[in-house]
Order: sequence, then C-alpha cells, then structure tokens
Amino acid sequence: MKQSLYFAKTRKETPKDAQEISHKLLMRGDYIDQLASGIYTLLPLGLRVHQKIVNIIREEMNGIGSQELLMPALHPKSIWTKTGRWNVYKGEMYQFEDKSGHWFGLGPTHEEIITTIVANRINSFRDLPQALYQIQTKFRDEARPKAGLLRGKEFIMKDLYSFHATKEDFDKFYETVTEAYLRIFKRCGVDAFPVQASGGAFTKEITREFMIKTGAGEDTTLICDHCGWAANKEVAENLRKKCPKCGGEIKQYTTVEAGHVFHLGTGFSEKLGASFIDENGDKKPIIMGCYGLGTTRIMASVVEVNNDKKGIIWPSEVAPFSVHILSLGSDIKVKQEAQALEDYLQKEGIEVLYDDRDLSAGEKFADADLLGIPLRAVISEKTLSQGMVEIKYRKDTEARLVTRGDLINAAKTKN
RNA sequence: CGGGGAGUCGUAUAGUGGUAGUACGCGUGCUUUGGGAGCACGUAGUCCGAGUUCGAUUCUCGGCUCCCCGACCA
Repeated sequence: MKQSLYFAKTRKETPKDAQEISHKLLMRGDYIDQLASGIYTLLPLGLRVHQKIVNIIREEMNGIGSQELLMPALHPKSIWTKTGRWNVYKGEMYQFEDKSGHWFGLGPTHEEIITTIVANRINSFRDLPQALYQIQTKFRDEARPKAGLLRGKEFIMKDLYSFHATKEDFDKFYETVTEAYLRIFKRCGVDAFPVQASGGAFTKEITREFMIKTGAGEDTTLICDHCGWAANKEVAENLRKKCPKCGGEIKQYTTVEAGHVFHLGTGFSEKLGASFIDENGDKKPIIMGCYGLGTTRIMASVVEVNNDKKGIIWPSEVAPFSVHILSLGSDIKVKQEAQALEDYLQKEGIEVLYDDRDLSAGEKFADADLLGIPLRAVISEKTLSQGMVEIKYRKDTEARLVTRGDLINAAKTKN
C-alpha cells in the first residue's frame, strides 16, 4: 500500500484533549478519530490493528470449542424486565421509545438475549455444554468516558457465554477460558494477569478480572510479589499488607481491566426458562458463565505498554503492517527499487506500507516511528549503490544492511 | 451524578472593548532530500444565544461541547 494514497494524516502536535499516552499516540498517528466524548471511529490504520486483535481472539475462542454468532444491539424492554435488569441498568443503558411507543435499549451486555436463544434450543443434558460468543459494539451511557479508547460510551467487546449441566463442567471450562485469555493477551503483546474481583451487576460471587499494569488504568490491584496472588482493591480492602496465601508483602499497582470472567450460576436461566432434562429425567436450570474482553480497550492498552517518546511500538501480531518501506530522496531509481521491493514483499504475503511521499528524510523517519510498524526498510541512493536494504526494528536503535531474502525472513519472524 | 478547567483557521497557540496574529498543515512555483528542510505568494478562524455598549472575539448572563478529579464499569 502506497502511503501517499493511504487515508491517514499524522500530526506533529498532540491534540490538547488527549492526556494519556495511548490516546495521544493513536490520535497523532491517525488510528482513531473522535466524534464525541467516549465515541470514536477506528480509521483504516486503527481498524487494521483492531482486526488483528479480533482475529487472535477468534482463533483462541474457536480453539476452545466455542462458536461465534452475532446478536442484535437493539433490545426490546420486555426481555430485560424478565430479569429485572431494565431498572438495574437505568442510567447506564440507553433506553428510549420508538415511534409506536415501544421501549428499547441499546445492549450494554447480552445475557438476556443469549439465554433466551439457548433456552429454545437446549432440551437435554445431551445438548450441553455449549459456548457461544460474539464480537460486537456495546453501548453504555458512561458518566465519565476517559482516555480515548480506554473507556467509551460505545466500545467493542468480545462476549462469550457458556452453558453447563454441572458445576464441575463449568469450573473446568472457566479455567479453560482463563488459559485462552492469557494466550490472547500474550499474543497481543501485553502482560495481563488474573485477579480476584467483584461481580458488579452480574453476580455476587468473587469473579476473576484480567489486569494490565499501566498508569492510565482506573483500577488498583494488590499483588503479592512473592507468590503472585492478586486481587482488586475493591475486594481486598481488609488485607492491605500481607498476602493471604503466603504471607508475603503486598504491593499496589494501577491497572486497567482488560477482561473479566464470571460464574453466573442459574440466576439468568431460571428467570428466562433455560432448563434441561438430566440423566434421571429431572428438569434443571442450566449453569451459566460469561466472559468478556474489551477489544478496543485492549488496543489502547497495547499502546500504553508498547511505546517510547517517538511513538508506538506495535507487537508484531497486532501491527497494522509488518514492514514499512521508506524511500529517501527523489531519485527515480530509488523509487523504482522501493516499489519493486513492495511488490516483492506483497507477493510473499507480507503486509507492507510503502512511504512513497516526497518528504524529507526526517519527516519520514518521524512518521515511521510514530506509526510504530515493527520493521522499517529504507531504500536510498546509499543502499542502492550496495545492492542492499537497510532494516531496523522499531524497538531497536541499530539499523543494518541486508539482502531481500534476509528482509523476508525478518518480516516473517514473529517477535 | 458532584467538583474543577477550557472553547480563537484543519492542528497547536498569541492577543485585544475599535481592521485577529504566529507556527504547522493545505495550495502554487522554485530550491532541497539520512532525523519533522528553505524562499516566495496564497488559503483558512473568535462554539451558540441574549444583554451591556456607538462598537463585543474580549465584559455579563444563559446554553452547548470537550477535558480532568471523584463516585460507578469491558
């Protein structure tokens, strides 16, 4: 893709409303555009990154046997009154009347919908377990959106719901999902860890959140540096100093909640009539779990923990492109060679952005650093005379001259 | 939802009760091209409404919007 034609306009100045690093860099790099408070467009560059994250999640979700579907964002009031949550969510849910006087809400979460769908299709213990997920825009009328993509009124989330005949089966799946989540975060290039937390409006039980350490976060997490025990401060108010597991010293960290897994029990299935007949012919409510990942929030978190003064440093699996070719100078041979290199890399299946613009070298380097594509390949009169390509990893400071073949290998190596 | 701050070209900012300036961007031309290059010309702005005033971008009031802190949440 030629950068001269690409729909992205980087900025040297930071928009004054952006305070947190991820917000600043995503705005300056033209990954996102703000429409209103807490409401953003994912521009072509941003959407590429988001799709990388989503695809990782899809692979891992499919890998544990769950199936993707897509539910509506528009929900009739009647289904929410069955669980009593129409009133519970007042204030947080966008609720309104349509022109014929029927009430609707924009979905902040989908337990009511998925449980109703499942209730109509699960009859026997033989139909269980089942796990269904979607990746979809959620709406929450946040009192205070903040920090760009970190907390919005409209955001994209992967929500998975599981259905089980027994608590043992649920427990097993809960751990399976936890492991999948940890793989997802690792592949996205963020170090997330599970912590004990509260269930909020979903359940009274202790739940498990996945936290990423960053000063831009809104949660405080207590972590035992000795054994790794961790809990959200909200559920650990009375044990400040000593770890309940090993007695070690506990430290506080500011974190962002990137995921959350819940044991829902049978509350929803009882209210919505989701039951099954067990081996003995007894009718029982289905045991449920729900598991969320904020994909746009993860995107911002990736930037929060992968950047330097010059810009973003994308982990290879979520980078918008794998290679950023820069041609320096206006020499026609340099441009031809750079174009040939782009064609060559593309034939190898490598995603490449080619900065063909007639800008000074400094400006191109600055833009490349800002955009944060993992591997930079420079073509100039200098490299041309040696028949080589200069490559530099975004995370490194040293550049080196290599052959095309070496460049292919470097581009295909995940790091 | 409580508290604080801010709205000036696309972006970042200056300034004034009397013709609104600078930088970047953008356009044209020329010169440049290994770390946001130079010259010239050009382009574009006072959030909305009311009030005070001969005159308001500036002062007053109301509204709207955005940001930050707090209470709540992927």
